[in-house]
Amino acid sequence: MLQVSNIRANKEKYIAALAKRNFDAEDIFTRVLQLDETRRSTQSRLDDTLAEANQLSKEIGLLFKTGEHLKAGALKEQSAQLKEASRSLSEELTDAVAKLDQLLYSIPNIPHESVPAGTSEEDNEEIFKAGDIPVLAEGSMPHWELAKKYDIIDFELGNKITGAGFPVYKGKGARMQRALIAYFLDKAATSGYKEYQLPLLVNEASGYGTGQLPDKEGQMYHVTEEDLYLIPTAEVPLTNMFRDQMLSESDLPVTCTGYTPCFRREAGSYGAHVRGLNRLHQFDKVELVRIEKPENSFAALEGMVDHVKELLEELKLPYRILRLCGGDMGFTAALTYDFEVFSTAQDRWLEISSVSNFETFQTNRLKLRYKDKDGNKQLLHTLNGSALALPRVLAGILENYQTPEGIMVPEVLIPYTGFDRID
RNA sequence: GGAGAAAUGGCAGAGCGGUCGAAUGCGGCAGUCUUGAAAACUGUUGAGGGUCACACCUCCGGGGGUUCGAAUCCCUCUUUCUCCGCCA
Repeated sequence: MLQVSNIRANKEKYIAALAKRNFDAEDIFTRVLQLDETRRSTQSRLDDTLAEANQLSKEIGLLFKTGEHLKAGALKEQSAQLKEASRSLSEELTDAVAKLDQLLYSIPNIPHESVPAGTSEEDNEEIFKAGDIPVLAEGSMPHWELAKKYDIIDFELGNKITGAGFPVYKGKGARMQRALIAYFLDKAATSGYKEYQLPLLVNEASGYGTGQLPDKEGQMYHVTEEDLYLIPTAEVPLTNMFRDQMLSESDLPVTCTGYTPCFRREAGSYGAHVRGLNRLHQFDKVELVRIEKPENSFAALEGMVDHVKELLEELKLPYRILRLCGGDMGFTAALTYDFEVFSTAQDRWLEISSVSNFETFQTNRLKLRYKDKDGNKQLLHTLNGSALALPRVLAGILENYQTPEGIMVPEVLIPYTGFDRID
């Protein structure tokens, strides 16, 4: 959520920046500033009324003490009037605040200056590419066929137990998943991230804190009985651990990681792009979260990019990095780098990581701040990135490492799997 | 699931319906003393809104109520603790 004071100070600049997301902010900013004006003047009238009422109560108290009950009775009537006035003013105030919040919740984050304008993924900017795309032998298959051939992932079984998008990993497939999780967590630990095991259900306040609510309500599974949400990413519980916190300089930066299953409803997709592991309702992911001082956040973002690069290089997967354009970037992000692995058998790129800086967009909602050396309080920056999302990494490994003798295990994973080939 | 008790500032812990944003202790910060540190002593120390700065307003788990006036009384929700039951 943007800060009203920033909108006031940077209105024109923000309008231009939001145009890169194809978001027309002109009118909405005008209404925000008007409502904020209303909010402040109503607040100030309410404060005056309350101040008067407080004063009056003190006087009445004194009069009672000195036994002047008649005078006190007269003042009581005045007090009743003030009470009536403050009641209606506070209704006005609540109303103005609610309208203002609603508007603010509907405005996406301001894109960083390096974000290209654009309307779709076509306009994303490729900034890096590495790894050799293997030349596969005759008869190579997409991962869903490999999964069946070697009996390592069973989609039908998942259909039976739950429904589409909930695969069952079996035998070496299950072991491969566990190996990847352990490998990713170990790498995160080496890079200094503290590991957490987190709740998979979160409350409404957490959903608002990281920005999944109110705008992406349809993305999450909602447990209505308890009013809880299944997490779409570990970002939600990881970041919300720090909601309503005042950190000190020495706490920073905060770096944490966690492995969790992630749940996404993702209604309305179909076809080859959601085949196999390409798009699931439940999948595993190791997530990184950083909380940084504003002046360090973009350097930290580059550091996260380097971390993810290292993973892909060790796994020896061909990948590229995209800088997302305004139209493709998530609602809450100021700058996002997507990592994609080349799926040889499908002949397409698969997104396996998204690394973003949210600047103060989340911390404003989260009320996550720190006290700097001079004792000034300011909002921190939050960042997060997948390192990595498992299913598509697995798809990439299955497809790129397939040979007539079976699927070779990337060398770096062998200590974790205990086998070097799926056959 | 049943029965009781509780929720106050970074922590611990007082608090008669008015002078309580809240005693006291610890911790934090600044200073005195010291070659330096510790100890001791002195001062200072919650958050949000608002203002150029004051003033002023709000906040004692959340929400509602009683009252001229609520941390203090009532209702309700949540959480924690103790006892009983059940249970991986």
